[in-house]
Amino acid sequence: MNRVRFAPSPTGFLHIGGARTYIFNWLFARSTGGRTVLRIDDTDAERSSEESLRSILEGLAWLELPWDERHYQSGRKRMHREAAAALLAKGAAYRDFTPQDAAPQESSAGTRAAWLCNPGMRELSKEESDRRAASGERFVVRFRVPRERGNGVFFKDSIFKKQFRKFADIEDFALARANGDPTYHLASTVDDCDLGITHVIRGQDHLSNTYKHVLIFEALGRELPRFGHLPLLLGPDGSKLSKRKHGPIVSVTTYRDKGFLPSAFVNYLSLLGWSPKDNREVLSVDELVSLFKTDGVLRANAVVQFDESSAQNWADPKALWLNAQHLRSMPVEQLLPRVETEIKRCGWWTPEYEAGRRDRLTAVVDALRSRFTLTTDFALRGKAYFMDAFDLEAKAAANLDKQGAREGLRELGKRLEAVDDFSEQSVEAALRSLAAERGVKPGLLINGARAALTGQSVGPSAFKVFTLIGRERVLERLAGV
RNA sequence: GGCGCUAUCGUCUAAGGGUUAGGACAGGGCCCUCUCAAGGCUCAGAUCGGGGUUCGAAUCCCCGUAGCGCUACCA
Repeated sequence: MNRVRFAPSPTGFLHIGGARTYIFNWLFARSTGGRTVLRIDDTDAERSSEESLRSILEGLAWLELPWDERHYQSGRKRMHREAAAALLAKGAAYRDFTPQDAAPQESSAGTRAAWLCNPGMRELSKEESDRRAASGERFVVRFRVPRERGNGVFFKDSIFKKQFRKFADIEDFALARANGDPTYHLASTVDDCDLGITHVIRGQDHLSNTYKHVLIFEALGRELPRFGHLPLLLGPDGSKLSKRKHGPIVSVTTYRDKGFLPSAFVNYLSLLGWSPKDNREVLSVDELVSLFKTDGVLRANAVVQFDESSAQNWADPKALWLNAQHLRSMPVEQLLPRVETEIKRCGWWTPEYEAGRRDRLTAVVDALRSRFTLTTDFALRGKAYFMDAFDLEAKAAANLDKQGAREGLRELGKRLEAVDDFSEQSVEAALRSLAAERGVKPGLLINGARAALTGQSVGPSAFKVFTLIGRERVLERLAGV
């Protein structure tokens, strides 16, 4: 059975690039009947924080793509230390006693050659190395890249295909720090082995680290997982997406808080570097699972478009569009609880919604969603449908101020009091006949009614609005015009 | 500096030796219409540059250029 892992380090919030990596892993696992392992790579105690961890877990949970197992790397340190010791004993690694702040070797002719190792350390005899270690001298453990034999490292990447690197281009990287803690390279490979990871799917920034990992796997005598490296996400300026440079737009929780639907967000991210190749764009999670293939993943980086100075395009316009698509096409009963959360947050939730009025709420959501983009729009633009107090917009006020509008609406209210069935049809009939009697355009009353009923000049069909607001409130609002 | 990776409309992408280089978002226009959306139709918009190979190249090869990544006792 396939086992994939997503291994964030809790040194910042969940980044959308990280979310995409998680999504691709999850999609791959689901589509092949495999399992998803969440591994918190918290080996760097200094940079890890509780807050980051919470943000990552929250962001991941919001995606609604559940993981199957969770592990913390910090709890596995003993295993990492043992692996480092084993590699040392085998001679696959050596102690480097060079002080941490030692100046790097300078070039002679102004051209800096690639650093491979610190002078003298690789050649230290076992006896001397042991003696200096026993005497308490500090050291890091470095991998002894086998440059004297063979020519290099080879591996096959499921996305970037055949990869080869000469030993002469791989430096003796550290496996353990002076304090004994494992480095990322060691901890990651040891855990991938121990957790039985079959497929390592991660960002392309790890492509050149993979040679090192292959070396460790081999030195440990373990079988290699399959590797797949994803192209990176870039900001509109073409540089790698980062918190420092691009701000909160790279945080997953921003999208959650601004009213994105998880399914739409997943849909958007899955289309960055991958496509189903049949021109389909709006895809549910289930459809993504059945369509996803790693060998269809692109190798070129993708730009995430956004404009932080624009209220309209604060996120990628395509992401916004996808959200609107999901908003209108998802089953309304799945949308309801999300809207409920929004209006509760505004304090607009009243017991009448719990009691028999849920049908009206459903009707309201259904009528409004085709003109909304985000779930937060229900709170931002739907107040009159939920509350008796609401604002009158300038354009709506202008519609009411038109000659004959107010009197017409008051009269309409009186007539509606008398109709037997309060429906779109009966309201329309009453309004049109009144308009005809008075010799005014129906539009005067129609647009006036929308203004009186919702405070807005835009919205669903005015006749629909009457039934959405409900007879009782319609009569009040018309009378008070 | 060294070592890699990448390059199709503004953006996301399809075509992987033969297509008028397709679709989506964003933009323009039209239709629909009680408003706003939605929806339908439509216009504009791309193969980084230069050399090869080939009857034929966006596609294969080479050289440039640009971007990105790695080059830590970060991950």
